[in-house]
Amino acid sequence: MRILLVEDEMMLADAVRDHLLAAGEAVDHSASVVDAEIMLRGTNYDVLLLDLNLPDGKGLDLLRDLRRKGSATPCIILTAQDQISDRIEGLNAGADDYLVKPFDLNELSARLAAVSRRYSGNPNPFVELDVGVEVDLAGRSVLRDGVQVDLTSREWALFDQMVKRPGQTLSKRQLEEALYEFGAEIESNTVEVYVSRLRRKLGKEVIKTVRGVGYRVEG
Amino acid sequence: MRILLVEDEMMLADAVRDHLLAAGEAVDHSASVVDAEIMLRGTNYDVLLLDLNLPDGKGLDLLRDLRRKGSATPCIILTAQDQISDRIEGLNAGADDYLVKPFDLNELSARLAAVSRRYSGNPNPFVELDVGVEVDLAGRSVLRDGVQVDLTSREWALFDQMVKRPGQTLSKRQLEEALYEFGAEIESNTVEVYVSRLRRKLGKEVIKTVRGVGYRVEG
DNA sequence: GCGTTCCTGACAGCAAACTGAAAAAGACAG
DNA sequence: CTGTCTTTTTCAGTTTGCTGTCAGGAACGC
Repeated sequence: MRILLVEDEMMLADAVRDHLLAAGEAVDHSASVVDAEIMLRGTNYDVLLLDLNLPDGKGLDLLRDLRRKGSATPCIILTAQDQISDRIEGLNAGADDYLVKPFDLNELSARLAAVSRRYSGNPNPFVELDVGVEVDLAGRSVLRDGVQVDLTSREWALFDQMVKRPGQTLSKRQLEEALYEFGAEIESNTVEVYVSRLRRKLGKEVIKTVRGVGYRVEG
Repeated sequence: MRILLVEDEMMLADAVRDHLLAAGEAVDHSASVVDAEIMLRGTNYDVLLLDLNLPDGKGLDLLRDLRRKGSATPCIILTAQDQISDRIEGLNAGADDYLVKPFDLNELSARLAAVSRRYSGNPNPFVELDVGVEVDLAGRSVLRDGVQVDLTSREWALFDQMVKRPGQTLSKRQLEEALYEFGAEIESNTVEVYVSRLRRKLGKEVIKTVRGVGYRVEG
């Protein structure tokens, strides 16, 4: 398992790395956000271990950014005892779990195992729509007639929501919430535009319009 | 929406209940785990609001138990500021979201809406009429002989009303009110027209005419 | 039979949705 | 930083198809 550890306290970082290396994991280490960004660009990690309290920027922004770009890499955040709000925000920003410093190294292993299990052991990540479109929800990829189609992050955010509820009509309101942070209202026809683009990429029949309500993909 | 609130701090419980009742939700309250178990046996709730720190047992066990029995009822857990591990465990045990006490009542509403929307999907209340028609009230979808049928919003508004009261005859007056806001008089035969359209889409037998009174769908 | 109630095809008006294009914002390499 | 390329958002012109209305005919109760 490839693990990226983002942590600036060297003592802790070393301890963690040693422990994980001893357990047979591949660990890369970066001590800053910029550093981490570079490493993330170069490699596909299986898990991200992220300290939120870094010198050169919020680790949280790093995570949020990743998620916005569509990465689904599992992430465990590390925070100090007294920074509760960070922890909450972290989970909201897309973290999968967190550990409070100081933590037991065995607990770290356990959580790592849990997180990666959750991601690999998924029963049925492949959804097949009867219009020649296959979707890998976990892997974030779409095939049309067997050919891979690239979706931008917004396109995916929308499509993901709809595919997860096939046969059901989703209101524009609901779909907007998939696109933007909770309350954030948008005053134009963004959803329509993205539906239009998705249709161009995936075919007209994939997304049905339910006039006056929203959209739907068939079961 | 039927909500079960499991909370032993009376002041908080009352505040929550008042707020939700004011928002038009149906709230039941229980102050202990045993109590909650009894209520859960009797009623199908749409959302469970669960305090983890209860006098007579772990709220967590209640949740885990529910999940083990296959219930997918969305659950939001309520925890105190300093019980972080509970929160993680809660999410692992099958909770859908959490709120840290003290929380803003409006945030509670927002999360409730989000969670129930998210879940208005999977385990759906499917109504099955014995004429080859299935209706997913939450997902706004109708199947005729297994085939998805598109309804316009007016058509749905009407049908929705009738399906919710199977076997009951609804007057045209009542049905008009489903179509238009409150008193808004309409001077033509709109209801008849829509019944006609629904029959064409769903089959003649779905909606029965009760001459001089109104319409009815069979249970 | 008669009167009443209900059904249904047709249609014009209009709000909702679609879509191409362009501006704005962001990502990235040099 | 600069220029280039991609993605996101906005806007406006066009298209689509829902809606309410009406009218002629069918069904019903008596």
